[in-house]
Amino acid sequence: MGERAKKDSLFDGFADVAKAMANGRRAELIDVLAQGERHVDDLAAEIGQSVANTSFHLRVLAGAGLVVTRRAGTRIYYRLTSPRVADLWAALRDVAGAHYDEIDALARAYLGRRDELDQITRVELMERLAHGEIVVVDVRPSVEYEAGHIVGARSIPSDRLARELSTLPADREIVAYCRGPYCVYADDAVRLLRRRGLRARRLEDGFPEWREAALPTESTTADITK
Amino acid sequence: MGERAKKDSLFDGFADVAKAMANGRRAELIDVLAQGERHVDDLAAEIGQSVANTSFHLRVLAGAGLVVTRRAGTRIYYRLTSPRVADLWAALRDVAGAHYDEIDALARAYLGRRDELDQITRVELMERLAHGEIVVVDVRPSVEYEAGHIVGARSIPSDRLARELSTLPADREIVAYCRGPYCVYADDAVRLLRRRGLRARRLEDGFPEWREAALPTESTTADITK
DNA sequence: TACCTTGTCAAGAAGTTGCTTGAATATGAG
DNA sequence: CTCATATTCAAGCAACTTCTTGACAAGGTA
Repeated sequence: MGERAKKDSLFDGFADVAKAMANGRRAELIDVLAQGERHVDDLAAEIGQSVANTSFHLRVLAGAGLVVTRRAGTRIYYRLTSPRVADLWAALRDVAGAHYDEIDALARAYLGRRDELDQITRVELMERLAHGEIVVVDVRPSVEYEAGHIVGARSIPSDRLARELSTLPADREIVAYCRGPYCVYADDAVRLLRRRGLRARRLEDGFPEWREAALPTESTTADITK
Repeated sequence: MGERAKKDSLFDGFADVAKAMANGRRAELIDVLAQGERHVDDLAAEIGQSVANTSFHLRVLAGAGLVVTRRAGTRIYYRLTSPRVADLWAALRDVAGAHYDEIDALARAYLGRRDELDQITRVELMERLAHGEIVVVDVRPSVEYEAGHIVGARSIPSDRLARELSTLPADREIVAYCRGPYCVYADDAVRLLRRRGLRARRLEDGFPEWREAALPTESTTADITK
């Protein structure tokens, strides 16, 4: 095998890892797994695919080294191999958002207009938290909250928010967060809260970016992903 | 179109960008373009493919927003859209090297054993440069040197090194660098220099990482990529 | 033991990707 | 204006990808 063939094989190897991310359903899986580990059944429901197909996609991700598994009884839990994988996913989203024109229109179609949606930076939230001026609400599914959340945050999954509105204080600002910059839950939450006359903002990005910035987190279950 | 379909479309959009990188030849193109802009003919020779096929792959990269073009006479020059694309490429290489087992074997087959190859960090090189203790040699093709190189580095492309060996000082340490951690030129240069009794080390990573770290660079031609 | 739950694997239909060849287009030189 | 050079585009075929269905395997439970 010549030098050219060896070089081609090496770069085919890098391309294999890109291939693992080169499918919308696998991209969704990575986005969910960046929140913490989940079992196959649960992931299948999350991405709206059959268990067989979800299992197939997870095997592809595992084949490229992006995810690893752990068995607990009859369940098999998948998680990202390391925080580097979340970094790679963030870099991909970043480039796509900045340079791939389609993303703008697709994001607007899925998330709606964001003009009226005030955002708060991680730094500002950190300062406000220290002064206890603010209520932080985690609107992701509760299993994700349990795997890890912003310290002091309260869990009110998106689908329960309307019912539990009355338990939120009207005199303090509320900050909602979810999975990341392209996650719809916090957007919907902020819009709902503002319609009901509460002061609400969305945290820029989501939990994975907060954790990546080494800001304080806590978890309910033992956190196997860190 | 329901929420699920909209979400799927958005993630298909992210996957499109991954797809653009999900081919070995396109990965090689990104690696070369991270050094600076190049025209199609030149890129075709660099990746060992026909001009038609190279042009096709470049159109795929452009379609995903990863590269942009500029015309100069009959030539069309391609370059990465922004440094973010180089960051994404670095993140992909990083994950592949850390978690995708195949890469180890493929890299060893292409680069040879690196055990005996002393590396120097960017920080250490920066310090040594300030004291003028060291000779830095850029062993990439000269067009890449011209597009941008480490300040004070001397250009001796890999294929001319054996002939120009005698012009290097025997009393000072020599540091060779090239395109990045998986580039073979600097490895070969360090091995050759050491066999000839010179003190030589390889810079960790390569020029794109030096530039990304905002360390001092200079260029011969006007640098359109920055 | 038999049976249930959870997840994986194999085969196959429909669509997509990669490379080659040859024609088409755009710019510059004479 | 004509010709040469550089690049792109279109057609076509082989190889791969995605998702479905149904069979299989591994672990837990009665």
